[in-house]
Amino acid sequence: MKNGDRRVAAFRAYLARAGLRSTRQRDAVVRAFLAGGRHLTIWQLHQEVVQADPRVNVATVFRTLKLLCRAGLAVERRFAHSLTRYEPAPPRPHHHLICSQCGHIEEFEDPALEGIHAGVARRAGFALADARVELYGTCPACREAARPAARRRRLTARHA
Amino acid sequence: MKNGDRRVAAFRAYLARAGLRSTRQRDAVVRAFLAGGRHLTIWQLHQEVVQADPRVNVATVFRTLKLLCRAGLAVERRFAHSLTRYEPAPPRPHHHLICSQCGHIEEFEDPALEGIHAGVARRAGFALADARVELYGTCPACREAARPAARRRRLTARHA
DNA sequence: ATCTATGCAAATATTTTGCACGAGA
DNA sequence: TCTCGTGCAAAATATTTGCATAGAT
Repeated sequence: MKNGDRRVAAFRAYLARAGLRSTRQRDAVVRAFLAGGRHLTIWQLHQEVVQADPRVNVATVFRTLKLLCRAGLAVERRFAHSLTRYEPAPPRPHHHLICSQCGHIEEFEDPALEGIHAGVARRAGFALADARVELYGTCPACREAARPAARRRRLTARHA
Repeated sequence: MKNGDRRVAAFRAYLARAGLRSTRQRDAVVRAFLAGGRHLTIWQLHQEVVQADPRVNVATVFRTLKLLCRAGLAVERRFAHSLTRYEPAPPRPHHHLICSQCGHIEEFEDPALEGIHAGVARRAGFALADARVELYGTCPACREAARPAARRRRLTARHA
């Protein structure tokens, strides 16, 4: 994965700049982090990492993700009713739709939001650094699953 | 406080409806919650509560806030890098500006956001239940404090 | 050789829970 | 009286830290 490698290199560069060291463990964590699904918890990430290298401790995963955040390569997310999650720093800012039923997380962008956020911050005298939008609701799959049987039958028939 | 009393009554009604009981402790927690500043952590709230009634345990504060959320009278907030906070359910939806320096939290409303959020959810097929916007940055006071001395002197002089 | 990073375990922090007792309805 | 609620302590969960040693430069 070319993209992954570039970011692995960026992390190595960050470490070097900060007088820190590249290690087997940090490599394993970064690779799992970049390759793995988005929005993983430390524990999910640890599970991924130990498959590549069983000797890596969770504490190291915590420590490495902290570093990745400082390096600007990872972003911490704390959605409602779930553990702290981490995602690779996205090329462009985006926001999240979260299904309250199944926990599914989807990303979206909307250029119109930026201007509004900037306006709000300006009026409040804030120097805006980061905007986070979380939309909670029910995803299409869960809406379908929750649909009463009668209605589902009718719709299924119509679509058949 | 008329408004507070009304909501205390609403909580009592909720308890009665659910076959639960009104107690000295629940009263104390609810009153502290409604009277206290907004966006308090459980521990801040507990501190407030024990001033009215030193015998109330933190576990009870946790339990009561969970009830308040279920009753729709409290909302849980988890801003970046801070404890879970609770605020009285607002009459109208609003969002938050958070100062990354001092932790100051400010509320804002913007009617333009609602439509955008609804559109995003509709396009993704989500049934939208809740929208949360968090704008992080530096508040006016912290910006002023962070301003280099030379620049501050110049500006102060001009305004004097 | 030097000094950082890691594993491990213990400490911390946050939140939940079991249980015996106290107290609303 | 009959539950339900509470305090307390312990457990569960999440995260951080101290320390001896492995390992990177």
